[in-house]
Amino acid sequence: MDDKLAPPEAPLPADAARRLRQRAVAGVRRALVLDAAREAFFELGLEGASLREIAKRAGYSPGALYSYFASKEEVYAALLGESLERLHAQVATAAAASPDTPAARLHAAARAFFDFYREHPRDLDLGFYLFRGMQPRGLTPALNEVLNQRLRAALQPWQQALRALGLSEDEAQAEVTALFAHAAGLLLLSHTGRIRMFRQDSQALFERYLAALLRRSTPPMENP
Amino acid sequence: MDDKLAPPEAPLPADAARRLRQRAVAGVRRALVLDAAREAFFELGLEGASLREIAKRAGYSPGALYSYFASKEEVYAALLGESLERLHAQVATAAAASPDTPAARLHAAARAFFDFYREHPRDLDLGFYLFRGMQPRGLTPALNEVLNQRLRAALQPWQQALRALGLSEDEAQAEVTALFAHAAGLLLLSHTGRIRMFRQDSQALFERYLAALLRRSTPPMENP
Amino acid sequence: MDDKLAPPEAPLPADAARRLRQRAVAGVRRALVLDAAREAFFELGLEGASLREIAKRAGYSPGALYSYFASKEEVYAALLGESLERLHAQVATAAAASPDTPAARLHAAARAFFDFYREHPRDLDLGFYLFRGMQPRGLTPALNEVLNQRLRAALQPWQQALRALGLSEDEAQAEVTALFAHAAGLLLLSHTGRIRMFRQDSQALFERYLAALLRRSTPPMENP
Amino acid sequence: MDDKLAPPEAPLPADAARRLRQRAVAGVRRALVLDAAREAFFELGLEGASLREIAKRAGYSPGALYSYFASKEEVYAALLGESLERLHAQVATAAAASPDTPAARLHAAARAFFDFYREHPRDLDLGFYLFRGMQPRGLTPALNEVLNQRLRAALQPWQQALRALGLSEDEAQAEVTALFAHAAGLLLLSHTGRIRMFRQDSQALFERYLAALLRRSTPPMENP
DNA sequence: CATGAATGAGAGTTCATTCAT
DNA sequence: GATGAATGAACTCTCATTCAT
Repeated sequence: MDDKLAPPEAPLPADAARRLRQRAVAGVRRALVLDAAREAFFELGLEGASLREIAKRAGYSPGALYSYFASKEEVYAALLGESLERLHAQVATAAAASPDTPAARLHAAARAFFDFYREHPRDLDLGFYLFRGMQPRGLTPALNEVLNQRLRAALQPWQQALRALGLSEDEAQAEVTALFAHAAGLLLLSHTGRIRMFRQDSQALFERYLAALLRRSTPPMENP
Repeated sequence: MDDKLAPPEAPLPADAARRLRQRAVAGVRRALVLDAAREAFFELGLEGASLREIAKRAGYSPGALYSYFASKEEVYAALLGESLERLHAQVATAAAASPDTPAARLHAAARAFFDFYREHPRDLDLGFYLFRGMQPRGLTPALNEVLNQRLRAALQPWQQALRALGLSEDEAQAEVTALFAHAAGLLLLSHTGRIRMFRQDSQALFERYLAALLRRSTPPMENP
Repeated sequence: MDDKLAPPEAPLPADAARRLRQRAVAGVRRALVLDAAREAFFELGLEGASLREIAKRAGYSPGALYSYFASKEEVYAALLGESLERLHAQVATAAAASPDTPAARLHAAARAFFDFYREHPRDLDLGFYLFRGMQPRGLTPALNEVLNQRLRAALQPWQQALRALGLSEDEAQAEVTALFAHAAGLLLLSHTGRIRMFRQDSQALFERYLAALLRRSTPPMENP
Repeated sequence: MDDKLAPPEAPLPADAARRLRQRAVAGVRRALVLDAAREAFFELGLEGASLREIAKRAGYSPGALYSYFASKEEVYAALLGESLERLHAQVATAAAASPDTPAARLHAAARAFFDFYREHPRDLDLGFYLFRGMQPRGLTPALNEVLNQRLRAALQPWQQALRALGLSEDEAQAEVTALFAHAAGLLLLSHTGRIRMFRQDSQALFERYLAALLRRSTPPMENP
């Protein structure tokens, strides 16, 4: 009963512990806000997910969010960072699940990437937001680097598979970039429905590109 | 009896002339508004180019713009339509200037497309606006069709060159779509500076893709 | 053929004739505008019937209406005047069609009034507009007097029937006013659906009031 | 273990007190906004009392009002609700102050109603606004019901007096409705000055109607 | 008489952000 | 840490009316 009044006389270590605890609590609540933000954003899109809306869903008042995020852009950046983590997980899992040959691993990892965004169009919106709209205030160089790291990590399985196929570091890097651009372009076309104008199917086209890439990259020594 | 109510001497020519003149004036002023809109948009981006800002730059009161455009979206649609026309012109000119072989024509037309957007990043923004942000109110099905037609026209040289190279209609269509997606993805990466993260050059990658496409599409008859 | 060029050399009488003709033409066109205004107003209500809308329906440009009416309010006033004329016609017709007894005539005229507004709620809106919203600019004293005259004319049959029933001028005037107020109140309740809250029927209540009025006003001489 | 995350000493009272205080403050400020709205509305009428004007008079920026009211219509609804409360109070007081006979109570309650609106013409405007102009967005079914309840409450004394006079529930309801309509019609005529055209006095006419109603409703026991 | 572009004021509403409490 | 009222600027759009042509 009296331990409720105890804190004052505790020495410095206790203070440090409290600070740690508080930081943990803050992290949890920050995560709660992010959950609300993702929910709002997935439901209402980037335009509809206002700070007010996010705060309401998180059970906070608008002003309270500024304890956890410096701006709305920062909320989106955090959302995006976490989206890239999920992307990374999905790609890594797919690559790990198909360890037979480098070619198979590349194929699996690339499809995992493509399917992630095809199945979660809102994550694609977030990705495009990173690439385009984010304001200087929201996307600091440091934050930019973090997001780049995450994306790099998600694409790492591609790079490794291509190296395993015998490509040089530079060649692999070029192919990764081209594959990434091709996927992004197709997803853009598909997500906006504009691909209908071409009467094409984005998945089939992606498979085509992948097949051509594998053909190019696989050493044709093994047949005689 | 009824000729007493009939309009007097030769009114049609004068009337028609006046109407023509007025229509011309209206066209000019509409173009002036569009100039102001493009200027505002190029300077401030899509978010900053408000109706007020556009009106101010055009020397009008906000309400006056509604004599020329029914909504802000319509302004953007007009801007975009005109951007696609410039694209079309650049691509068609390039294709016409290199009539030697289908392969050369494809190469020229593809580079013209890529360069247009690389050199005019704001037009790329407009293009992405077409693909993404436009609201249902602004992008009516009819308008959508018009814009699609413009884009189709701009890509027509690609299609024709690929047909001339011997591809079937369907194969050509698939390659056009893939090429378009690849270009879009690379431009996106380049425009947002994200390509630096890959330490790649978008133009070089585009050339690579084009070369592979030409290799694939050119009949290998010339080997003895 | 040459008479198309004739007008210039005509003397003053011809000038006067032209002025007359022009006035007639103006009257016709004014009526056309009024038709458009009524149509717009009946379709869209008082809020929706903007000057632009009226002009469009009349086949004119907005500015042209100011050749015929000094303001939007004046358009409404004209509309209202004409509505009162229709009311007058309906009431007079009903009274004339039932010439048997003064009581029957009063009954018929009162019902005609009530039914006119019950069946044409937009005319009721116009009437309330006269009574309430009209701005000083639109409702000049002169115009006010004209509208009053029209209303008076429409209520004349009531007055006459009540006089025929033996009421003095003053008594008749009081009963007319009360009857008018009662009808207006019931129509208001009915038109706005507010009468549902009372679970009453406006027509039945009006008949009740009329019956009581007739009972009060009919000399009870006929009992032996 | 879990008490480490539990809130410290006796937070509830302080928290609750603060919340109570804040709610009270909010209520006061809402009332201030309402005062400004009423003032603006009484001075400028329904058209002139814009949100901006109300905000200015309340010493707020336009957006601030949306902390207290969800829309302009909601402001008017609140104004109207409060007007009906004042009406109710005036009618109830008058009825209570004359408890002698049911007839006297009816008379007092009816006059109180009539006088309320005669003396406060702007409240009449508000009442008509309820009856007519309110937009679907502002007048939700729930709000409509609340306002109906208020009006019903204000008319309750009439109903009770009529029942006490021996009328059935249905008869009383019909008479209440008719009396209400009659009063509304006379007030309309009077408020708009239109009654001058009839050279009548609205109060006298109302008394006449009331007298007739009482005559009709009072049991004629006094004949021997 | 008629045009229709233009005005200029103003409408209601939304927003990210701030800050006293 | 949290509140939530308040800001202030912005938003698109509508309107009756005017006036040079």
